[in-house]
Amino acid sequence: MTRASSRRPGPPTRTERGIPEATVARLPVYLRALTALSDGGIATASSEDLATAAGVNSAKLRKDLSYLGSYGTRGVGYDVEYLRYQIAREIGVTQDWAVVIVGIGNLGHALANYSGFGTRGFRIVALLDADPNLVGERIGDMEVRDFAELEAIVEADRVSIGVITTPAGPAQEVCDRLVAAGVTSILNFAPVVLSVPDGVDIRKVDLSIELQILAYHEQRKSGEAALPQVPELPAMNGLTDLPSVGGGVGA
Amino acid sequence: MTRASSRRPGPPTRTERGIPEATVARLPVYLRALTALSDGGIATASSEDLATAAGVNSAKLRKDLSYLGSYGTRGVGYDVEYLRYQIAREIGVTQDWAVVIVGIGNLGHALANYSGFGTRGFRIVALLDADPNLVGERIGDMEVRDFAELEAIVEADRVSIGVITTPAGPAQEVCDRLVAAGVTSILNFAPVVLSVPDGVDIRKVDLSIELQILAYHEQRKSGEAALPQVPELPAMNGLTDLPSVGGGVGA
DNA sequence: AGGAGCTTGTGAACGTGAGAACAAAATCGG
DNA sequence: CCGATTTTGTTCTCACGTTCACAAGCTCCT
Repeated sequence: MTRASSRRPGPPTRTERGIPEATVARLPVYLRALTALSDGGIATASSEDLATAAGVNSAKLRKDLSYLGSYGTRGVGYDVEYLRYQIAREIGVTQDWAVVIVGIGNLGHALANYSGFGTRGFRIVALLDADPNLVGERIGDMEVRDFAELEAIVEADRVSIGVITTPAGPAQEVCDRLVAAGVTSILNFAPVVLSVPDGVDIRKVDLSIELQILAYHEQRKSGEAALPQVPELPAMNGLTDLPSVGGGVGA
Repeated sequence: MTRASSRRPGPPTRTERGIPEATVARLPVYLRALTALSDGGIATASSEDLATAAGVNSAKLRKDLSYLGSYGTRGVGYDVEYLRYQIAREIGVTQDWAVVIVGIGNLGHALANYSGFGTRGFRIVALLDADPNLVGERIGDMEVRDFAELEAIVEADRVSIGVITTPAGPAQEVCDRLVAAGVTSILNFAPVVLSVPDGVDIRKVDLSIELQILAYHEQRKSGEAALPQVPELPAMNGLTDLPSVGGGVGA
């Protein structure tokens, strides 16, 4: 992450185009809320209205928006269409991004069928799988193509975003191929930690991790003070007689 | 969020069972890394090894683990099986959690087929949908049941976790029904902000938001200094003649 | 038995994010 | 034209999260 080239200890130097990551993650939420308001025929909204629609605190919302510029009007609020366009432009969804999906199993299928692909701004240009039995299958108006065609497709369609929906096993190899082909942003649904070179962004969506986080809190609710205090395994103190493996993972 | 009842300004009072949220979110990752090491026949691993496998900094990993207790051995490392059990217990996946999935469209289908449901610890007890055409369909070894049966199922199977895979429209209503039926943790895949009463935990997984975050960074990479500086909409300064709608969203 | 060599657990420094509070700007009514 | 009212943009403070750096503790070798 090489951002903000020259940063002297002076003032934070706003407008250095340094939008905090936490804010970036919320902009899409605001965008969706604005779209909903717009569809509902609302032309103007206050930060309070927007915050409610987006499920956040209004002070936070105002601060987030202030990173983009001064797009509101004091005493009035924000023009919904105008703000929507500004956020869309800032995120980059005013242009179209070409996307490939690799791994057409259950989840890949589901994503391929995902009509509209959420908000506009993204265009699925290819569904890829290495399994010959799948290649050629039609899904919606697309056809599953051979993973071997990846490089040609990425180059031809200027693909910069790849979605990995393979099982854990082949995910890293698929990732490497995507990166080598020129993809610089990856959305990973496979339950593994992928390693990518600098300059490539990666985000992970993991169902079972989300469930486990819920389970943790759920356990707190039901048990609370009635937790079995440290029910350690029978006799694990005898760590003494371990072959000094010294780790077999990292180098 | 009523956690940590009495917190005086003294020392942080560790072992008050207050594990930071950021740490909780990483525990499942460590759990998976440990399982992988265990399957690979590794019996002991250092924080460095684990950190590499989990894709984090080793200092962070050690601090995270320290919230659970002192489960390592200085000069040696961590016993993989032992640590795995301790984390599993802390998260709560040593017991089984009953889960219902509501909305059996593309995504619901995919999740229903998701073999093993990631790590063990979760058991899908019902697939629900309100569409009569879907009710009765078999998916794997389960059958889609009518959403109307929700309350009976939740009570009979002690369901505490609900997964919403409906379209945006009905999601809030489904959510309300789940909560009313007694579900206290919800994983939401629908692209809306759900509101729930206190005491109910909710997590959101949103494909298009993830893509938009990637797009933002992608735009920075390609354009960098060559961004079209504020191409404002034609003439949006004329905000003056707006009907003072005053917001039509929150109350 | 004692010292050398590792690795954990944690205190402290630093950076980022959240929220309260308020000054600045814009509208509206008289 | 002026004051009251509304709502933004921003400043300040506090809490949270990350990283460094090192003492404490364990093992192994001589």
